[in-house]
Amino acid sequence: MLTQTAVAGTPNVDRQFNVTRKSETAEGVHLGVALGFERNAEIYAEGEDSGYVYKIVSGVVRLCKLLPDGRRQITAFHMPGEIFGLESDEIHHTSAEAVVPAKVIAYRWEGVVGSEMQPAKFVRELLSQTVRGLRHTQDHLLLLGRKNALERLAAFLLEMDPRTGSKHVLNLAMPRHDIADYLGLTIETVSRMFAELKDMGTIKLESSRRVHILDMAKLRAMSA
Amino acid sequence: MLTQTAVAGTPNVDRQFNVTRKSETAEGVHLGVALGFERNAEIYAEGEDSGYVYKIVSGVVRLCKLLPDGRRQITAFHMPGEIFGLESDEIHHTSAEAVVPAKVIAYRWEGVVGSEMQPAKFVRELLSQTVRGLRHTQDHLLLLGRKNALERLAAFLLEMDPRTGSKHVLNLAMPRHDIADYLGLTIETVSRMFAELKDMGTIKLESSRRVHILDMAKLRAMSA
DNA sequence: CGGGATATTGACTCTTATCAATGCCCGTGG
DNA sequence: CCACGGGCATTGATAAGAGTCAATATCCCG
Repeated sequence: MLTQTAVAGTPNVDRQFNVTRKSETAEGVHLGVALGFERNAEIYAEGEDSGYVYKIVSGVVRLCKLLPDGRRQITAFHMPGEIFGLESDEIHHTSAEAVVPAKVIAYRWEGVVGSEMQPAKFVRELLSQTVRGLRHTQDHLLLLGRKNALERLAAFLLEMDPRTGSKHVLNLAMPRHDIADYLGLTIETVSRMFAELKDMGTIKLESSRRVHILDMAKLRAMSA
Repeated sequence: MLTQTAVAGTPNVDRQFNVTRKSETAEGVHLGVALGFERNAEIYAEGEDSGYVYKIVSGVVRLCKLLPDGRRQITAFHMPGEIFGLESDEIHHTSAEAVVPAKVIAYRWEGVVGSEMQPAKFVRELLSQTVRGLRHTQDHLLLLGRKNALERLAAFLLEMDPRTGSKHVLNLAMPRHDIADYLGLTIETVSRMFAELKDMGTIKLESSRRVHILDMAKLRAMSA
């Protein structure tokens, strides 16, 4: 039985605003705990013991890596349906934070990798999502290693387009600072590139968070 | 029966110098084909149909992504024992090339992700290596997004140290051009950073491919 | 010994970072 | 309802780091 008062070992109970027991199975593997996190709340920290994988129900989550001097790289933004938090060892190598209020389900993991006791279906979903994540990260390596600032922002908007808002109207969940740390730029450069895309007639800025894509083809050509 | 003359569907037979049937099982899953590739030979191309995963027996393999104008990003160097080539769909999203003459075993894949018919052990090894690959790629994102040239080269040497040559004497398999495309720099900058590390007394260059690490602690501090 | 590929070094340019000032949006309280 | 304040975003001026172009230098292989 898992309750608010018996959550020893449950991830970050102190940081979340709501806990609800979700489901339990005999195997104890698909035991999922629904968790809610406020904007900017930490779901787990880099270096912390892992032990759960998380599936997003609603909201947006960012995965971050930090250098000792505070420089930050966001490795991914995750949206509803996506899984994050699986590690190759017992430690988280990124931190995870809610960009906007987020609901996630935490699944006890019990050494999926290496154990024979996992339901094949669960392992396959993990593999599928991990391979997808690897592909995304490789694409992002190309962006960070070889694209200029304008190409990076264009690519970012194209990536967000199908994932947010309605057709060609983006409702960005994250502030400029997060975009900058995702694209390996400064907020000033991100701002200037937004202005440049606007001047070229490629986008319209309804507000800093609401972006209309006016010329999809041009944006695509521009993303290199 | 799989032979030289009946290899339709076998990966890149034309590009390799040696094919040997390796093993066959009733399931047809662990049917591995040993392949050999010359230096710079392409194992598969970006956009090509996938269908095999590859395990390295000997040599070094690079995974590359290209932009239309030829800019290149190397996403990983793979060493013996490592698996590469698994994709989330039916298409390769990187190309794979031998950095030095390489022997690999190609395993028919038959939709590991999504199929119920895979041996659990094989799926778990794939998951394990994929999670490891994802972690490495995330670390590399931090390098490309937030580290300066000197930090990148220091980190590269530290990454290669345990994987090549004997204790603190690196035998780099790849030319400067590959290092540059891995670190998101130009060959000139890579060269200058080698010179800088040398001037600081952190390394000694026996030749451009043979690097002695003289001060491990300094190198670590420098990699940020 | 010669020659092509690879690597280094130098001079200069250009993109992006940095530093600083201003503007904007929104919530709060007078 | 409007003024104030704080966080976030934009814009400008300048600087720094890496890129580009070009000239050697070195290594490896025949």
